[in-house]
Amino acid sequence: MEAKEILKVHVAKLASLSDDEFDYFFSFFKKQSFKKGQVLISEGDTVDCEYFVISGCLKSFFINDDLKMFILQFAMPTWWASDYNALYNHTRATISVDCITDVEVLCLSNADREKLCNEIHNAEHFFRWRTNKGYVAANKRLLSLMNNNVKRRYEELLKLYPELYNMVPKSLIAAYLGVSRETLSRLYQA
Amino acid sequence: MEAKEILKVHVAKLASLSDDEFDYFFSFFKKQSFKKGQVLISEGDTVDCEYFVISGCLKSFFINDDLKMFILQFAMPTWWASDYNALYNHTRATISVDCITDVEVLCLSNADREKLCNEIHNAEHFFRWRTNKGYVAANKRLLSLMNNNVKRRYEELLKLYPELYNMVPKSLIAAYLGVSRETLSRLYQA
DNA sequence: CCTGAAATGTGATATAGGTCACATAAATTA
DNA sequence: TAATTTATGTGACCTATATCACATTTCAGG
Repeated sequence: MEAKEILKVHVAKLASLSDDEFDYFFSFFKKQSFKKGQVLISEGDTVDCEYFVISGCLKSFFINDDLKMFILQFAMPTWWASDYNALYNHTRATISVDCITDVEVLCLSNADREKLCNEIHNAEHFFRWRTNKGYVAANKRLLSLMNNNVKRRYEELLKLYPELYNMVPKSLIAAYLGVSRETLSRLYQA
Repeated sequence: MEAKEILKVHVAKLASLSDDEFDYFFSFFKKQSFKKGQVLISEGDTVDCEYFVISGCLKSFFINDDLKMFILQFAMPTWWASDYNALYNHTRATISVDCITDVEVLCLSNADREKLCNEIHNAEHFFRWRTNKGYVAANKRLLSLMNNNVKRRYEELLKLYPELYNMVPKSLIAAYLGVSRETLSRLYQA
């Protein structure tokens, strides 16, 4: 399935755009390819795009003063990624985004998203529901982080994205769970 | 300032509704008052409303199998609260909402919100941006939970809502920070 | 197919925070 | 105002996870 079709199916799950509307909608997205390790957004950048993943896997992450990395999100196909704080508030990036594998994305600028939302009521509907779902997911993860121990969070993550197990180094999974790689390593042998 | 005016100012920050549009918008909200301790949403309920706080303070929280409570949100005036997972997905509540103080809210049903979003493009714009902001805030809190120790999270919370310090028992603040009340108690004497 | 780098496993030790138990203080309510 | 409940402080001890150090394995590029 090509990029346009993947986006179309994805959008259709949350909003009903006519074919013409979708063609117009799609015309604002720029297809881009990146190699494993390439950086899409780096701390301190101005951010004006968000990325819809077609193939491969991105991560969005934060590096603290001790150079420890925390992963906010793994972005698999049909997921969106950016530094949304920077994107929405026109501030510099504190979150970085890079490629865990070779990646194809559709890139949409902040200005174009707002234009689309203005011009096509159903586009705004789509983006509202996309974020609604993200909001609910973020709150679930918050609770899981407060309530569950590492083992449980690990099992939860693998249930949610089984592909990750073979796709990304365990150190990144640890950085998503918010534990050291050593602790994660000790989990699945006991 | 009365409820209608508080909501109007709040909405105007994110979307421009005409006076007529806003009157219509407002007509879907029901004003309700609750006493300290009253429960608005309780685990297992079907959820069909969200609440906009006019005065007082709500909390939304989760109780785990060990009867330990985790607070997702303190909802102060102009904040919204509900079990959004249950509300959006028409499932039973896993999150409860109750009153920390006497409270006045404006209640909006899920169906009415969707109706408003359909009929008034700017209403949909408002709700999209409301959730956008919530999403960004939730992700900030996720990072803080992974990156900062209790002391830092406590300071962060008090900077964000200084009112809380005198308004709610420390045990609730601990439940928001995700630590035991004993640990929190030990923080601000050392 | 070799070689260096990256990823992973594992022991020893340190520490933040949890849990339990009980004392004290503050705030409701009869 | 007394009685009762609720909130808070604090000691003693326990546990999950972090950190550091080093060994081993896997993998990508020349």
